[in-house]
Amino acid sequence: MAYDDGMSEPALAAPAGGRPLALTLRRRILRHELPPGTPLREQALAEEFGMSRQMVREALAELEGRGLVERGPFRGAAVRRYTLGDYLQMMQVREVLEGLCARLAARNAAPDSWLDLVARFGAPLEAAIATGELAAYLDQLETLRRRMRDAAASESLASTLAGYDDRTAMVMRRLVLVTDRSSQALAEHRAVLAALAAGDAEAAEASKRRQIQGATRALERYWPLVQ
Amino acid sequence: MAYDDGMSEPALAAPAGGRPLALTLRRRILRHELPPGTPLREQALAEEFGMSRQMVREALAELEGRGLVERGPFRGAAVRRYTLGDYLQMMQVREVLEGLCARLAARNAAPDSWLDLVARFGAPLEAAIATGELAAYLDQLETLRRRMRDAAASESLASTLAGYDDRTAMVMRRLVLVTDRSSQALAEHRAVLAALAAGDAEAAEASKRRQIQGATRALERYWPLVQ
DNA sequence: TCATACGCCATTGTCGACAATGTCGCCAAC
DNA sequence: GTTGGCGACATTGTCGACAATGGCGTATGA
Repeated sequence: MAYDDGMSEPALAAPAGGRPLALTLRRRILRHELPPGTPLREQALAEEFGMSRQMVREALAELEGRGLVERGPFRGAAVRRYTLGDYLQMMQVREVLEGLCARLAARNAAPDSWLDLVARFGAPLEAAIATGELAAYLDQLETLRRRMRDAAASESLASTLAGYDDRTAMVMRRLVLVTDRSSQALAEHRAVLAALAAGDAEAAEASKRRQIQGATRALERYWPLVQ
Repeated sequence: MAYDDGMSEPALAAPAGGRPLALTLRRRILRHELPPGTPLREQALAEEFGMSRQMVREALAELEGRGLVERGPFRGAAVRRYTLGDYLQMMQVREVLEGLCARLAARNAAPDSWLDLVARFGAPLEAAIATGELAAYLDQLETLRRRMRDAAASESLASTLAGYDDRTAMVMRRLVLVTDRSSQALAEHRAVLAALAAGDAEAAEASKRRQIQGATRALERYWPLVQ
């Protein structure tokens, strides 16, 4: 098979890190094609992707560092499984980090620069959600995230948030696909955008934190579905 | 030489991560024995520590992931050098994270459980600083950090904060050793402990953020000295 | 029938050697 | 004297083979 790839598809976040195999595995994990607990055998991956076991090993080490894979000595690697408690802790951290990101974005970027996103998150996305075009919704969400992090202009913050994205993206994505929370979430994102377009940093932070809190409550409620 | 080690010395933070060589290099970097920019040759390290180049490579990859080392293709590894702007961004993130940590610690731990630290951060440490026993001060600071993170009981938060510790520890340590800010910092830490001992989560978060802000200002002021 | 000890096999950990690449010094030409 | 090309060397990247370990099926006995 060797590489298959399909890297150009939308709605799956920033690459950021190194080895090609790590990126491919990361995408499959986030899409739930490799559910938590799935064993990742070095030899099998090496043959599938036509590379040496050593390279596979490095990719697995990278994914372990990102928290996507767990490895035990002589026990091999597997897609890491988090408990609900783990996710709640992560969301607690994400809340303050995304809040900081929103505050910095509001301070750094001109209020007018958000108007295009305000428009897109208005009627168009509402219609998309109503007709079940969730891919478009996820795509725009990704754009919003990227724009906010670029505007925040903090390499350090962006990198830390990227780590939390990696660990939470799979359940967040399933939360959108499996449950019916999109319209509620859309309203929360609109509030953030309104604050950004108004140039109100404090309101942007507060509304962003409320959005994360909403996502956290949804995760808690629908845990059996997304798990 | 092979390993030298001296691991048992105080005042140098939690190990947390894997390979022994990575821990040793990390310690030397944090102590400024390997200043930023120092090249790290694989063969030389392999011979010095009596291990294979492959193991050295993995250790360097780990340190790269932790942000302590920078590596370019065919250009080798070197101790990573951050700009003042980088550090200011990191401190901005640390501020919200440490604030969250203090708030959680105040909520989870019994107010009385901080009394021993309140006592130690009183007259004893004041005397230690006055007589220049900075090692004792750094040691107690490390204890305080560990206690707060244990009390916060968030694996995720602790792990993220550990990453920021790694990247900022060297300059923070030099800030204590090279400048004369210890007594000011001690006062800030006392305020945090007072809030914790009073069981006031909001005050703990606020005073912890003020402490980080103080450290940030000091870093900015004395940057030429610690760099 | 079930518990337990044992041995095989799949899988991971480690090493040494070879290939690829960047760097630095030297030499020649302008 | 300076600059450009070029070649040797040091350093890193990659691979295949061997060693070490854990899991699992099997056989045996109570």
